[in-house]
Amino acid sequence: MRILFVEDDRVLGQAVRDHILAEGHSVDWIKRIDEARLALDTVAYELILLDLGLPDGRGLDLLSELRKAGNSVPVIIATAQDQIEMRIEGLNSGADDYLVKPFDLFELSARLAAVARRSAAIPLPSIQIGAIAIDLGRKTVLRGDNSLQLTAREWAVLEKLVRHQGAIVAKSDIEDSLYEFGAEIESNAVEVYVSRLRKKLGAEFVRTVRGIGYQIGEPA
Amino acid sequence: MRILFVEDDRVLGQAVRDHILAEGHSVDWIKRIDEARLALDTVAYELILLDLGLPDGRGLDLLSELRKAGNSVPVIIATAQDQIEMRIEGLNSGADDYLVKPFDLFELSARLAAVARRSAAIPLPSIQIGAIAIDLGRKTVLRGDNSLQLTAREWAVLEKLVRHQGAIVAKSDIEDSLYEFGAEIESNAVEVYVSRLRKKLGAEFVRTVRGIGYQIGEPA
DNA sequence: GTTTGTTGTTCAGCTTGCTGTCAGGTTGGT
DNA sequence: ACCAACCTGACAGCAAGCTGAACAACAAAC
Repeated sequence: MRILFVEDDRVLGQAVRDHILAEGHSVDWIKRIDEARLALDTVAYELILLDLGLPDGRGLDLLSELRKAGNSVPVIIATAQDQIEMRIEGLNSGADDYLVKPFDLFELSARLAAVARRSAAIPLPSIQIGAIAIDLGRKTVLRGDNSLQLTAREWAVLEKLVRHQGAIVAKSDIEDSLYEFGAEIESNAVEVYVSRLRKKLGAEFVRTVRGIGYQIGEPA
Repeated sequence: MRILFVEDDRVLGQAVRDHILAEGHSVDWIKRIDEARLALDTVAYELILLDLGLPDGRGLDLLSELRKAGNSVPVIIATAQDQIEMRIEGLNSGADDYLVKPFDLFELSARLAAVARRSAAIPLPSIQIGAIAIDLGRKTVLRGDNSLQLTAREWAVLEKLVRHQGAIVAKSDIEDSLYEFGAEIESNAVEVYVSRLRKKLGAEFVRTVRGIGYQIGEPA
């Protein structure tokens, strides 16, 4: 698991970093909020461990920004014993979990494992189905070795399907992600985009489930 | 949210129950493990709040059983201040979260909200009956390892039965969920779909209750 | 302003396979 | 044994979905 660890205390930070490394995860230890922002723009982390008592800005702001931007990466926050309100505020801001300092390192391990277990069900940013490789983060699609050029709408449909990989997605759900709320549309637009996707990705890539919707990446 | 609350202390239990009720959730407050087991067999809870210091059996065993049975309902465990190992063991047994007693009621609220948010994003109404695994959210059915492909009507019938798992569902009720209100139908359509389901899921999957209706997932 | 190219939307005719119905057989209760 | 309830294979019809093509909307280049 690739983890972003934001903590200004050098002693505690060192200990936690070593422990997480020993667990077999990869850690980027960042000491300031603005650097964390930079790292988040660059790397797709699978988990963020965030100290709320940072010197150069409230860690909660970073969390809020993330969530507002639609980033759903799991976040565990760390607070001091007496900062109950901050903890509650953190959970309300979209944190997945918290630790009370000083915390036991094995408790940290258990928490990491719990989050990992939870997010194992969440689709990865990069997915391979047959000869097609899709990178949700970079918005690229490869068919074998050559990259495919998708239009905005085609990508929107594909992304919706990939995000629910294996599930049968109702046509109306796809429609909702194409058009902003309320923009009812009376046409077979979804069918047309599916048709175009099939032309580019291969006919067998998308399966039609009559009367319900579409499905991709199901185990044969 | 429908919550199962397992706690033997009457004073604490009363306070927590009232608080959760005030938040607009529905609570079943159970004081013993075996009663909790019974409740879990009967009702599909959306969250379980589990005290680990119960008199008649270790709460952790109940949690382990649940997870072993493939039940992924979110579980929050409550432990006393000094029971760190139990907390860790709980998380490793599949708990989603924990509270340290004595806990702030508003912290509990925040936790409930966090779990609700999480499970809203990842709807996992998945049910296992014999060799058949049904995922209501994804509209997929597995028989052992291979996925089954159901048609829209077949799925509608199955979903109706699963939603009332264990109960006997009247034929007319199934008919109602197949056809929009008023669309009177003069045929044995439901029987036909049950027959088709049995062919795909296995004959013993749906039990006929003569003169009344159908039933699935009943104890052998 | 015009041209050129790209993307989004609608439509119509075609294809596909689900659906409802029926008939004849089977089962279970009394 | 009787009757009603239920099961299931077969099949025609039709609604759902597919796709080529035309057109509209928009942007970029000249």
